[in-house]
Amino acid sequence: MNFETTKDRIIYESLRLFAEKGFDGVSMREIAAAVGMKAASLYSHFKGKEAIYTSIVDTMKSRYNDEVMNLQIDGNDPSADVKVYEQISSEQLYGIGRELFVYFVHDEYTRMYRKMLTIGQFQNEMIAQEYSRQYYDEAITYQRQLFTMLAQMGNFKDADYEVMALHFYAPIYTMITICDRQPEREDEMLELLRKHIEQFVKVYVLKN
Amino acid sequence: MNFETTKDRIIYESLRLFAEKGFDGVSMREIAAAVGMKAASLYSHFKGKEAIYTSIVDTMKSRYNDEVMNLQIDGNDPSADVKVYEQISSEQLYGIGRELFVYFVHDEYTRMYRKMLTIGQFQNEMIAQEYSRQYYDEAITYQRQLFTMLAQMGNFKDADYEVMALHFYAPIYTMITICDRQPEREDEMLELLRKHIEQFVKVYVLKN
DNA sequence: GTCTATAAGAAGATAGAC
DNA sequence: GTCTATCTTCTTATAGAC
Repeated sequence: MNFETTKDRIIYESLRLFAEKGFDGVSMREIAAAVGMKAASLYSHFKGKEAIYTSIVDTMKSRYNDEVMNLQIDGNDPSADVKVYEQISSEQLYGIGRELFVYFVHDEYTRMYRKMLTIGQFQNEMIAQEYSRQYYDEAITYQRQLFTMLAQMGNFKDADYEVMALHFYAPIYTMITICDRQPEREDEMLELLRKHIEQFVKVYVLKN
Repeated sequence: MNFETTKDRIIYESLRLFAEKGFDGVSMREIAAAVGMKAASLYSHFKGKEAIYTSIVDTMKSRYNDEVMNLQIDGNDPSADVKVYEQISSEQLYGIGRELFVYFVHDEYTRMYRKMLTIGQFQNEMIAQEYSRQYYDEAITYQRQLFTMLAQMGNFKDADYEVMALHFYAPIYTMITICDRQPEREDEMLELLRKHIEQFVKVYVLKN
């Protein structure tokens, strides 16, 4: 996120407030106060409250793509990542899982954006689809493709690789939602994450 | 839920509206209209809007306990349920999973209540704890105890049974949240549920 | 218990000075 | 671009007739 323009600061503060209180729970006066101006001035930058919300969604979509490219793993193209994990070990798979987990839980914008979508998902069809796409379909598709390729190299037991992706990702996703609700449980979840991946490897990886 | 008293009808309609629009998104006039009265009359039954919300939470807690007792499995005391699954088979484990899934997704009140907690979890510490307790801790504890007992009977491979519970439950929980957001994907999720449990059994159950 | 009427305030949004 | 002032509408909640 850039903080160069006032527009960007409005987007950031609005996201922060929407993530805590929901769209309806935040007033234009509140946003203005957080930015350090009067409510009327917001209308010089955005047509209205809904325009701010739309702008947040657009900004975060492009931000997500930028960030994902900076991770060690590509995150979008598993065929580019597969070389990294050719001789997959428990350690390495823990690497993927932990990286995924820590990024999602610690990155301020990602966390706020996910909270905002979580709150808004039942009020808006578009938000619902965006949430499922980003936090389910894309994640599962990536893992499924990665596991399929690793299996062709003879690293894994024979299995349905979509289900295998689900077995890898769903526990991690579930633990992320716990940390969103109760940040004080992060250490507990990190320990459980370690056990999860250890057991996942025992159960699915042929020899390690 | 009883519909005998006006109070109960107010609770039901409020829950229905809160689940769709969130607490702040619903006005007293809206609730009153849904019940079939004027907003002022609501104050003869509840002190205010927040009192309705509190009352919903209390009502749903007791309702959940009642409902769970009516399921084939006890749902709270795995030692009472373990006899049912002594000679666990893929079919039977599919039975637990599917029952869990269908109850959570189809039961109107459970679904509305879960949506309401989902929306409210970041605004209220109590709601956050209630959500985690009901949809994570209690579910995992139950499954862990069940798997531990089944393992002592020699049905399962050696494993960490908390992680095993997570591997069983987290995919189911994740699929439930998909159906909450996108009910049109229920068939897809039911098919995935079947595959999930099939593979879970292949991976964890010794002989079947 | 339900109604009408209304208080008291907060909401989103706009006009126009600077 | 930001401000003050204001419009209009909506909010929760109460008073008092029936």
